[in-house]
Parts: sequence; structure tokens; C-alpha cells
Amino acid sequence: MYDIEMPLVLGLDCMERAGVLVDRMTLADIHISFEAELNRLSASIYEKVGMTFNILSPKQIGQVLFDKLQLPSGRKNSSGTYSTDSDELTRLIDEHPVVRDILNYRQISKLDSTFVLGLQKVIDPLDGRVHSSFSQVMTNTGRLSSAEPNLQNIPIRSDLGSQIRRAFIAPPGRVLLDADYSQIELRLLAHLSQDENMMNAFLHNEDIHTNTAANIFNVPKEMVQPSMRSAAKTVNFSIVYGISDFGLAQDLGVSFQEAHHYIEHYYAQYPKIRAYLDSLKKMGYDKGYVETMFGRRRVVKELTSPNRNIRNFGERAAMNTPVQGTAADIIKIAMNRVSAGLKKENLDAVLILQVHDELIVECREDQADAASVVLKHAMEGAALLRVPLIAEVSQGLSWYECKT
DNA sequence: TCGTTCACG
DNA sequence: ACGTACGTGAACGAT
Repeated sequence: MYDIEMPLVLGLDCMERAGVLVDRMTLADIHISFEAELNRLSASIYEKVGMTFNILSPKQIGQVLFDKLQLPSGRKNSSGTYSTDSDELTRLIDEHPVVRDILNYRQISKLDSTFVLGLQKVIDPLDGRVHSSFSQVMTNTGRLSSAEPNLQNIPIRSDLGSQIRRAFIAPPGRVLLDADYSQIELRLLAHLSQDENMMNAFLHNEDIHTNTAANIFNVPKEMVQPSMRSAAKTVNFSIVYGISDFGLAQDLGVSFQEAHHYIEHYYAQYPKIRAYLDSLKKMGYDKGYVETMFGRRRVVKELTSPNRNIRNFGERAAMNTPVQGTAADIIKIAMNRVSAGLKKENLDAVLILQVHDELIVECREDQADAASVVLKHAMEGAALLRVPLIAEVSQGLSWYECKT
């Protein structure tokens, strides 16, 4: 409370007032190309189906695909209507050519309405910048949340979506610095569990996902194929989320038994991780709460529910919160250290964004290298772990450039 | 206002 | 037998 959150109030205030400069022209150009593509896609969809309808209505999509076209229906959602989410539509992609068009339409429409048009609406006419609100009290784990606009979910995973980051820029004479913690949650899992095998992977600077792949597939590291590494990455995430073989099977697209097999192999190779996660569940049941390295507590009331699904949710939350929450504590400490460090060095540089494991600073071009050093050291020195804590810094004239 | 969908870490 | 990854916010349709 006193050491982390209260000092952070001042830093967040600076961050919100500073805002991020947004290039209206870039957004306008993207909007024009998205709109053209949406027009092509809707024409193609209506032609293939033989009628017009609202492509953004899940209800109407369901009627068109499952009643009119008689495609094999799958999951229903809680209101009893056909599910038409991305998983369901992907399943149907070879059944009818309209399905791919619908998926593309959905994606582009989302990007345009939420990010391109949504961002344009909140640009401050006085300074051409967007000023998000960061909340310290919204999340269950200690993370920040961002709203109006949410700058913590700007697209990056798809090529089309990541173009939107070209609109987040530095003003003339200034640059953006972007620093990411490398694998912070898995490093914390290694630290908190004290599992020798996982700690050694980080101490020797090995690729953790390749390492995990070699373990769960029982092959030498040199024999790990990209598909194996990708599956191992998913397994690593699933462990941090509070494992369930069902969830893992669904995400990997493998059988329940196969997913179960991976998890057993995982725990055989990293035995103290199982012990650590079990201890977190026990703490949740015994004390009613779990806590982060810095003493932030989450009461897990779901663990007292007679409903097993709710209780299972509580167990996963008990396993995930100390990891996700400690990462949140550490980046908050880092933000306080960055604010102090930039001020002490008299740099014309300000924090403008935090995205959970990433900090973005805007600074004068001629001070970029000096500010980068401050940023890197403030982040890496925010906590002392049993494994190295690494932050990678890049610079660019736009958020997109920082990521390429 | 609620449910669905989908963007991020 | 049952329903499941953890944490968020915004747009949209339906009511």
C-alpha cells in the first residue's frame, strides 16, 4: 500500500496527463482500406448465401449457416442459440466458402469499429493525444486496467491489426522507447517454486519453451521441431493459468488423454512446480486467501462453494494469482523506479503507457540512449529473484516500429 | 442492460 | 455426469 501503490498514484497521474500522440492521417488511411474490404466481403457473402442479412448479428449468422445452409451445428451458448464464435466458424471453414468471408468480415469490422473509429473518437482536440484512465482497483490480481480508451489491448497478433500501431507515434524531435520483460511469469514460477530444472533453464539463458518441449516429448533439445515448441509454449501458459487437461486439450486440439500425458511429463520434469501449485491450493483452502511476493492478498471465496465448477475456478485463481500478481507488483515497482530515475538524470522523458509486462516512454531523440539505460536498469532491478530478470528495450518513431 | 464476440497480456 | 484454462475492456445486437 505505502511502498508500491501510493507512490504509483503520482506516476499514473503523469502518465494519464501525458497521453500518447495519435496520427489521425494514419487512422484515416486504415479506415478507408478496411471499409473497402468490408464492402467487398459483404457483397461476396450476400451473393454466396443468396440473401442479405446483418453479418454482425450472431443470431442471424446462426440462422443462415445452420438453418438455411444446413451446416453441421456445434456448441450452443447459454441462451440456447447456436454459437458462432471464431472456434465454431473455423471448424466449418471447409464446409462452405462463405464461412471464411464471415470470419474475415468479423475480424476487420472489429478492428475498424473498436480500434480505428474508437480511437479517433477519443483523440483530445487540444493536443492530438489520447489520455487513457488507468485504474488501480479494478482487477482481482493487482494488475492495472485501462479504459476510455483501453490502450492495453491494441492489436498486434495479426498483420492487419498490428498496422493500427503505426498510428501511435512520437512528436517531431522525440522517440518512443518500448521495454518488455522477458518471460516474467515463467521466471517468477521458477523463482517462487524453486524448481531446479526450471531455474537452471533461465540461469543458463536457454529457450524455456524448447526446454519444456524436450522434456514433455522426451527428445534431445536439438530434435525439438517448431510444432513441438509451440505446443510446449501452450503447456507453459496453461500451467501458469492453473492447469486443466480439458482446457489444454481444447487449446492444443489434441485428445484429453494426450493433454493429460503432457501435463504428467511436465510435472515429472519440474517436480517442485507441482508441489508449489499444490501448496497454493492448500493455502487458499486453509487461510481463505493467497498472496504475492510483496504481500498483496486475494481472498478466494469461490473455494468455499458447494458447486464444484466454482470451486475449481477458485483453485485455478489460487494458482494463477501469486504469479500474475507478483508480476504486477514488480512492474509497478519498476514504474516508480523509472519515474524517479528519469527525474534524477534530468531527462526530458516520460512514461506514457504500461501494458502488464511492457513500459513505454516518450523522450527527446538525443536522450534516447540515456533514457533506455535508465529504463532497463529500473525494470531489471525492481526485484531480486533466484533467476535473472530481463527487460528488452527497443526504440522507434511509432509503437509499430518498436515491435519490428 | 445483458449476452456474445474478440482485441490484448 | 458435469463443465473448465488466468486477467481485462469495448462494440454490437437483442431485449
